[in-house]
Amino acid sequence: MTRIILHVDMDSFYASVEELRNPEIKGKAIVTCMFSGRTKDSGAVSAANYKARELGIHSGMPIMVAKSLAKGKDVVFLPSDREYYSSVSDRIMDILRSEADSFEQVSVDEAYLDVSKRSRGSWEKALKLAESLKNEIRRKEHLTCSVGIGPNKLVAKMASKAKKPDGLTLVKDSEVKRFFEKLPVSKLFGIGPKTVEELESLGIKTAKELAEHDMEILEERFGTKRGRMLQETAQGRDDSPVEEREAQQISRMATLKKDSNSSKEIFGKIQELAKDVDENLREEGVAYKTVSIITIDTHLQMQTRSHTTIESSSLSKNLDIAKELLEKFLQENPGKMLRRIGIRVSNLSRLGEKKAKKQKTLGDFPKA
DNA sequence: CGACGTGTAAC
DNA sequence: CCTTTTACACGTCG
Repeated sequence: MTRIILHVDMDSFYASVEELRNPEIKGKAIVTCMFSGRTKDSGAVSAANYKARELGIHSGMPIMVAKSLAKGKDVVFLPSDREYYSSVSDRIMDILRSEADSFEQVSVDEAYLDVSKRSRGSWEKALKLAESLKNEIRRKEHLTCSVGIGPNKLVAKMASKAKKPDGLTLVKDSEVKRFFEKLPVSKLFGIGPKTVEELESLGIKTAKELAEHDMEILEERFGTKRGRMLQETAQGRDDSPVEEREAQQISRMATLKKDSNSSKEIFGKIQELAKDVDENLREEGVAYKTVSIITIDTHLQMQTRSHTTIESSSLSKNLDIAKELLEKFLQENPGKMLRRIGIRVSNLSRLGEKKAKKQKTLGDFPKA
């Protein structure tokens, strides 16, 4: 039963949507930014179109750095309008969902489609379907995307990255091995800088080396689960299903106008954030059991504090807990100045549904 | 086992 | 100079 999975990735989505919205900037280098509001240009780049990337501007980069790279060039800097991008995204996702046996949106600009059934196991049919989806999105939304096709989500994802923008790449199961072997481990999905360094210290540089490495050693170094994951990733193996998943947590963060350790100031911001979280909670129709605060200090060190109680959907309770956590944190960290603050609810459950929990048996309790 | 805090990664 | 949001694994503690 070999599956056929598509991964669809919109090309520099934020920047492309902005370009469509304002014909004046068509054809220019475009950079969308998350302005933090502390100084005029503090914040980070959320997206850059290909024209801007040619100048070395990339997402995640401080806006100041991007602006210095853009000096003397015609580059348009715009604030990110995530609500608007999200509304465009919804229309695109509807198109994709309608052509899939099962569907999974992974972010505002990415989705997986399982098309095994409607392609009847034919790579040729899947390719035709992908082309028609690309055409429909181009016709209806005037946007391009890159699509990868493979026997699982991992391969589809790697394939969509192989050619962009406006790419279409098919890697059938018989081609997976060759496609993965040549890649450096840093290009593999789920392997970031830290893991690359760890692997390097084991003498592993390519996916082929990782795929063939002794499992014992990987498990010893990375833990059982992660060790296995790493090797499977290097082999292009993945049996995770394409399915919409329930949210596990809802959080909001913000940068303070000024570094602060004043409970009053910080809690003011928490109140704004909690209100937003609460709206989201209601939209989703879920309740929470755990409330966390997330702090980021002047040295960009992150810490969390959390508390679990009985299921609740109350905003005021959320705030009461958050306040407690904040006071406790400030007492435990006298003098620590915070740069950013966040709130998170987790341990979510659908309102009006009982969670099917695994029953504990007597044997699970420690003997007296 | 559940709760809590941290680290890694991706978008 | 340094955003935002989510997921998951792991170690520790009770």
